[in-house]
Amino acid sequence: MSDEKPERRNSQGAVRNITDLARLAGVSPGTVSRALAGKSLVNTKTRERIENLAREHGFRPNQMASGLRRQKTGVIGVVIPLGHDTRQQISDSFFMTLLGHLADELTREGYDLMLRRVVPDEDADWLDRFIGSGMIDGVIVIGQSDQFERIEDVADGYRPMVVWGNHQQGQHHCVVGTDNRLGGRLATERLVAAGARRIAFLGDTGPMEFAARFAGAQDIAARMGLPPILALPTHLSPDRASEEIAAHLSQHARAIDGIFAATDTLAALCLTELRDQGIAVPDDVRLVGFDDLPIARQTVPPLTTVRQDIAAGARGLVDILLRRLAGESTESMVLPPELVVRATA
Amino acid sequence: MSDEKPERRNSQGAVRNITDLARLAGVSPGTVSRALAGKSLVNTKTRERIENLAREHGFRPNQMASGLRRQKTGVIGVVIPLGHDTRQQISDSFFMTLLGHLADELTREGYDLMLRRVVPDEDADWLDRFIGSGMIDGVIVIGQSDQFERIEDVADGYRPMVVWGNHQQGQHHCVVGTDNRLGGRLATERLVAAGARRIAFLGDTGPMEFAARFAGAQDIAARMGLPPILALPTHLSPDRASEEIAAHLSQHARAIDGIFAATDTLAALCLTELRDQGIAVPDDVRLVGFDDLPIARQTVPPLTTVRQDIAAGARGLVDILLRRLAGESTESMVLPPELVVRATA
DNA sequence: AGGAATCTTGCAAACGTTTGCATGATGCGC
DNA sequence: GCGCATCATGCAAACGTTTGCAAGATTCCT
Repeated sequence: MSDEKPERRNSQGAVRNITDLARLAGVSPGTVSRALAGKSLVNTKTRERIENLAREHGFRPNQMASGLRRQKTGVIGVVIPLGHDTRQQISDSFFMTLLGHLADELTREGYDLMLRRVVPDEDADWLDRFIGSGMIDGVIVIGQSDQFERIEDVADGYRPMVVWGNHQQGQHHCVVGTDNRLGGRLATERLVAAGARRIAFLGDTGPMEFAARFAGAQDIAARMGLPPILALPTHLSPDRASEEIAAHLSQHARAIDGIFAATDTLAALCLTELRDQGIAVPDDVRLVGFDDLPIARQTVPPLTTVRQDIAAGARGLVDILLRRLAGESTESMVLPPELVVRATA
Repeated sequence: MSDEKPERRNSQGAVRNITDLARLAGVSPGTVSRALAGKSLVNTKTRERIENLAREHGFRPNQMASGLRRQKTGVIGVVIPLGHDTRQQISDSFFMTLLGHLADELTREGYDLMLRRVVPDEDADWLDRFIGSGMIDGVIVIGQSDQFERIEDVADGYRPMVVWGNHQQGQHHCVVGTDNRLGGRLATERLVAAGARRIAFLGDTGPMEFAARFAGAQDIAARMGLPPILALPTHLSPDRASEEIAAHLSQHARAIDGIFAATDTLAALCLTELRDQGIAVPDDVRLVGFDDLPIARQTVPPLTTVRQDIAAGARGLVDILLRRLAGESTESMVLPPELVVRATA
């Protein structure tokens, strides 16, 4: 009888709230609240009695009520706007890894993470709605997608927001992200150093991050007096991308000798297509990716790429968000990309 | 003046709650609540007036308060216990893809998703704590890890819980997952059909799912009268796994002619190591993976593997959870694995 | 026109915490 | 043993919604 599981014990005499517990302990609800919150103003013996009772009955204060009263929830919202490419973005390795690190960092700081995917085209109100829900103390937006304007609109009126993405001169919202343009330059310089002269950019140039990478490539082409970079747009979902890449290659393969892929994922797909079409890498065509995902190490030949420091990014996002939550004003943070030379260029 | 952004307008005369809005509309808070909730008992004109006012001031009812009063939050908790292998599991492609689909399904059903990673070794109380927080209406546990007992303990006292994992005869908690043992059999049968006789299992056999895959392999070995399956344990994090695989291979490579990897990720790493050590696949050694992640299509040669239907799994998890939330009692759901033959076996 | 049925709205009590203020109890110095 | 500081606790009012109940307003039927 006495060694029953605590959860079972209170099947009828359940202790549902702080008041029940207070009655059991013979004190007032206020005291229980203070005891459980670890406030110093409560007598040590009383505190212990209450704590034991709470443990014994498996009682935990209701976070909703607490949140309501204290006007803070202990939850940070993480939202992934799925812009152009409705589908699939979330399973993109890069975002997922970032999400994992965010979860770690937030947990470490004592926050919970509320995840929301939104399709802005179907729900123009996505950001306000999330913020206004009263469920979250702050929000991290993963990827500006094509929602730069909307985010910018909100930024002035709502401080605890940080965005992963590309930094642009004079923008109002606080952003953490890699210097994509510099990354694009590094990638392209490498292609050139490896002997490429007629270079293509593989990927959609719509999203800001990609646009910046593309611009970086153009910088180098211009500086070196090379022919202009050829843009080969693709979608991000693997199945469609594969076809599109195949089409691009059969049309342009003989006209180019270097490819800068917007993403390692695309680069890996491209590598497969190149092999299928009998094009030698890096001899016929040089290839550089972006992100340095785990897959970059495992392609054959291993992929030369531009590394983004995802862990540092996550740390930066959380760190800045907490500082803003504390009322500080903060600068955007741009992380340096790093060229990782392997075997494709 | 009149076309200012709604969010700006109320810098001083802000409407923070339903009562403010009620005052503006000249009605009682109750009516506003009903109007915004879309209840039928409010006059159409009044409702429109209130809705316009709300839109105009960018007002949204506080979800915390609503949740507190209605005793439901509209949030489903998703928890990933990091068992044996503290690190990295979350960036595992499989879990992440599952998470993405879960986010989709839950959104479609009008629920939000609260994500929590826990390390059970450091926090024995992880599940009760999440459930007792009062922040979530139900919980989905992704992966039993080594926490089978703890989950089982909770299952009887807390109905709205569904677990992704392996089904075991007579267990109390409701689970959705692939028939791992059958999957193991399919994989091993294929290895045998491709000419393997001395087969190894690559991966930790601790976690239940993996143990079941291993058991499936043993089933076939026994049935066919082959030598017993050799277990080659590894960790899951790519860096450590690589070393361990290399070590295993240099020790055992000549004694085996078939490898069943617990995961495509491991299989891909293994493929790289095999190549490095000059072992031909599938001629010297046949290899089969598990999951059918995108990477399986991109290895060289493409990976033969056992497919898990992740989307169906996510749908099943959410569907069952909602049914339990509605008070139905539900059966576990085991999904059939499917052998996908490519080029490594 | 009178009465019943139907709509619409307001009132006020919850939901479970937290916390400023006040009060009672205890200990201290003299 | 008295006054004063310190400590520990209780009281009750918030936080912002929802909702059963009741009452007022309108419509409809005969």
